[in-house]
Amino acid sequence: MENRTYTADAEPGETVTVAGWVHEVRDLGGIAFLILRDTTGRIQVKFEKDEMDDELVETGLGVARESVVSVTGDVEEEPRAPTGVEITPETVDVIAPADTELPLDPSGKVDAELSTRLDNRTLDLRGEESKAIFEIRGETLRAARDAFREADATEINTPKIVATGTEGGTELFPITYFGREAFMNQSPQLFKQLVAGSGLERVFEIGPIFRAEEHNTPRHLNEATSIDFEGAFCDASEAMDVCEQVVASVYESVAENCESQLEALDLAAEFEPPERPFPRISYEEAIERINATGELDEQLVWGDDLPTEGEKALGADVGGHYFITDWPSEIKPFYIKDHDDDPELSTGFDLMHPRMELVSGGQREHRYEQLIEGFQQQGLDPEAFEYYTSMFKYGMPPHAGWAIGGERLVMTMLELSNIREAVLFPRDRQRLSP
RNA sequence: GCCCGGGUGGUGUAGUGGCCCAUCAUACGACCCUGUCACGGUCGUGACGCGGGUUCAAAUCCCGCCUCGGGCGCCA
Repeated sequence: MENRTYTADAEPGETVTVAGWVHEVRDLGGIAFLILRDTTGRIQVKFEKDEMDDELVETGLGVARESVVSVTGDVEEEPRAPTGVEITPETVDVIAPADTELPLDPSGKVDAELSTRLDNRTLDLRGEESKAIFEIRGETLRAARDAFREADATEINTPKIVATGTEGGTELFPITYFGREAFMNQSPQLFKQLVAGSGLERVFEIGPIFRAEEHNTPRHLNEATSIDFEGAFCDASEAMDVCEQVVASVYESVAENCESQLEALDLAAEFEPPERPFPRISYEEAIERINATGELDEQLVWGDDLPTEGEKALGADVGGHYFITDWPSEIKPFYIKDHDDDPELSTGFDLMHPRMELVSGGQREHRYEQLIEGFQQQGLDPEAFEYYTSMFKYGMPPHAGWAIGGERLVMTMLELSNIREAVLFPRDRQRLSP
């Protein structure tokens, strides 16, 4: 739109055209105000009924909330206006009228349930808080990309339509690919390994993953955004270094560049980047500390996976981000390498936020024979993964990597109660549209 | 996948067998109001998810269905 001025840029003394949504009309009798909102903020448009053209007043005050209008007029300094300036209109054009009964209230005076908000996401995103979440999400991805670049990693894109899954076919969405069975990829895991073993060495990918698990919780999605890293000649410890750096710089960038958004979410006062270095707690120490909290009815023994309740107890005990390292080999996937001096212990690690798991990673099994053995032990046919395993015959360096759940990162950072808040159009057990 | 809890005007809610031709807020409509900033005031419109059952009487109890949310498992 030509000659449009953002409301935030309207300076006293200028004649401007602003365009946006009607946030509210306040009619006080002889004087009335229309609050116009655009992506930069709001500005007040003043109507003095005795002194202005009747038709102009009628148009300006007759327009329904959330209609799109453009207003041309003089910007004046006015201490009584909310932003210190207001516009005296010469013309008001209704560009797109809105129905009077809205399915939710973007001004936030009346709450709406998440389900109602998601059904009407466009309107929902006109609200300050929802908008702020996605601006911060955007900053999160930007900051992560910068951090990866600092770590010498190249951004890659791998296929989302695949012939086989990462660990078998049970939790994959099946699709038909020109008459052949195919699946939506649950993880870029195998592909990024193949690329790490190429001349690119260090790679990252930010993209969708698809999981057909029928869970129904505030922290699971069936389509999520995975932030993946894989580095050749990296061990688990070096991979954790990169992970910590990425997570920390996301927080730092958000703190630095998203002040107003944090304000909108009422987080500005307490928001701070996590304490570093992130403690690295061995699995063995983790179960001991969980048992010591006394939160669990039954004591954990070596080899148990950590139940949700245990993760929370440990999270409360640690009080910040932390890694859990050196998991028992048997509860980590076969492609995670075991310690050379102890086959019972894997190099797998998780990065935990006090509320939930954020990352899982580890050093990979890069030795061909051991990899094939791993497939067989897992009950998988190595033949089906030949495209993957064969590359391990041609000089596959040791390598390690990890994946962050992008939505979980945003969710925990912003203290969102439901992961769906962090996705524009979430896909969950029941939601397929919008 | 197993388990639990909800569905009341456009939106968010109150309501545990008769006090409910259903509460409150907001939105919407009409009128009043010249500095609001969640503007205020008066009046008004508008709802018990669907189907069946129990009962003299059902928003309320029972059954089925639909739908939403949560816990666990599993995961990111």
